[in-house]
Amino acid sequence: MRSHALLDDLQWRGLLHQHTDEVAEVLHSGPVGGYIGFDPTAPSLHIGSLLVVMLLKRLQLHGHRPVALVGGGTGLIGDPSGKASERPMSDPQEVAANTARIRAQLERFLDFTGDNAARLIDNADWLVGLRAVEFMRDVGKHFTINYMLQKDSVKGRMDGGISYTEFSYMLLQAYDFLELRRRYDVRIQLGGSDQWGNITAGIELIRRSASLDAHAITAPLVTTSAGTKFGKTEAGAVWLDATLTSPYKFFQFWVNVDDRDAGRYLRYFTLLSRDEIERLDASLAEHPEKREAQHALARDVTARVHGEPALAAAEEVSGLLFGGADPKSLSREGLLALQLEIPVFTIEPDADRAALTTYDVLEAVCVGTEALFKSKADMRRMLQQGGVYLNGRRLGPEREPLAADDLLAGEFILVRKGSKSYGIVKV
RNA sequence: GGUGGGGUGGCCGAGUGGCUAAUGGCAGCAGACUGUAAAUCUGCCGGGUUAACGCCCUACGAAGGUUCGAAUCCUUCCCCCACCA
Repeated sequence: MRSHALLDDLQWRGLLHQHTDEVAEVLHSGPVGGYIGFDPTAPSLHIGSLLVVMLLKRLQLHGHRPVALVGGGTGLIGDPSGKASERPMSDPQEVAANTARIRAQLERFLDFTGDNAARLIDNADWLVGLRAVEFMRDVGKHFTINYMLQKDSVKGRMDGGISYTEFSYMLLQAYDFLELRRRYDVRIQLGGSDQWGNITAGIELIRRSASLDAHAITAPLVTTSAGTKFGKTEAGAVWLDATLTSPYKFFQFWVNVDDRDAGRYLRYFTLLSRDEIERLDASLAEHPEKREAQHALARDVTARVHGEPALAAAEEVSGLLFGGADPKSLSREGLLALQLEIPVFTIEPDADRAALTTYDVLEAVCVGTEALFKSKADMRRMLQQGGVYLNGRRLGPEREPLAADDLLAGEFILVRKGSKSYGIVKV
C-alpha cells in the first residue's frame, strides 16, 4: 500500500483510526472529493464535531475538495450509532433551523474559493422527495438484513430495542454517499470511528448499484485522560456558537486541558506544525506549570472558531481574572472588556441602592441561562462552603450590607464562584 | 396473542407499609493542597425559606384507591425486556 502526505499527517497526529486499503491511491490520483456529514440535532456544532471539521480542513490543505454535508434529511431520522436507546424524533422545523445555523458555522472553517473550493450540501435536497417504493427497490435491495444486523450500531441495540426508523438510518447515509459520488464525484467519506459501519454501507451501495469505487477514513474518538467525556463542562457541552458558549469560556476550556491531553489535542485540533508541537511537548515536560501547550492550544483553536478580536478579548479577560489582579484595581476599560466575555447580571432597578446587601447581589446571579448558581439553595450551600467571592473577598453565609467601595467604577460588582466561574453584577 | 420479569433522583443501582428526600457507586460542585493542572483528603449534591436549628412543598412510569401513614399493598392504564405461539 502506498502512502500519501495527508495520511502521513493524520497518522502522526493520531487521527487515523481506520481507512480503506486503496485510499492512498485515490488521493494520489489527483484532487478528490471527500465528505463528512453533520447532524442538525442541536442548534450548533460542539467541539466534538470540531475534530472532524479539522479533518475536512486538512483534506483541503492537502489539495483535495472538502464537502460538508448537513443532514437536513437524516436529522429527521436520527443516527443510532453510539446511542444506547431510541431517541425522540426531532421536530422538522427545528431541524431546518439547526441546519441553517450549522451551515453558517461550517462556512467559517473551509475555503470556498479556488480550484479545490469547499462545498456545503444539504441531504434534504434528495432525501425529502424520496419515494418509499423507489427507495426499497433501488437501495434496500442491495442490503441483506444479515449484513445490517452485523453493524455495531444495530448490534448494540438488540437488547434495548431499535425502531425500524433508526435501523434504516444506515441506508439513508449510504444513499447520501451514493448521491454525492454520482453528483459531485465525492470518493471518500471521513468521520469519527463510530461512523465506520455507516460509511462502509455506503461503499457497498456505490459498488453494487453504480459499480464505482468509494473509500473511507475515520478518526478515533477523542478521550480524556481523566476518563470523563470529552467536551463537557459543568455547563454542559462546549459549543462553537458564541451565544451558547462564550469565546471566553471556550478559551478557558482549552486552557484548562489536562497536561496529559494537551499534546494530543494540539495534534488533533490545531494546524500548528510538527516542529512547533514537538517544541510545546518539550516545554510541557520541563515546565508544566507554565502551561505553554495549553495556551497555544487555546489560542489556535479560539482564533479559528471565534476570530482574532474575540481571542484577544478572551485573553485579556483571562489575564485580568487569573493574573492575580485585585478586582478593585481594574480599570474602567478592563471592566467593560470583562462585560463582553463573562455573564452580566442586573439588580432590580427599583431596588434601594443604599440598602443593598450581599444577598441582593447573589440573587441577581441566580437568574438566566448563565446563572452562577442553579438555585438559591445551591447559592446558600456555596456560601456555607466558602466558595463565593465578591470582588475577590470571600463571603460568609451571613447577609451583609454593601459598602460604597464595593461598587467597582461606581456600578459593578465582580462575583466569583469557586476558582473559575465569574459574573458581573451591574447595579 | 400467552407467560414471566421490570420501569426509583443526571446515569447505574439498593430499598417490599412508618427510623426514606430515599443505602451505595459514577458524574458534578465547593474547600484544603497546587500550576486557573493531575492525584489525594474533607464537605455538599430535589426545591423554597432561615445567619443557623428548623419549617414547608414536590418526588420513586401515569391515574385512582386502601391506610393514621405508601416508592413499598390493591385497581386500571402506558412503556420496556425475555421466553413461548
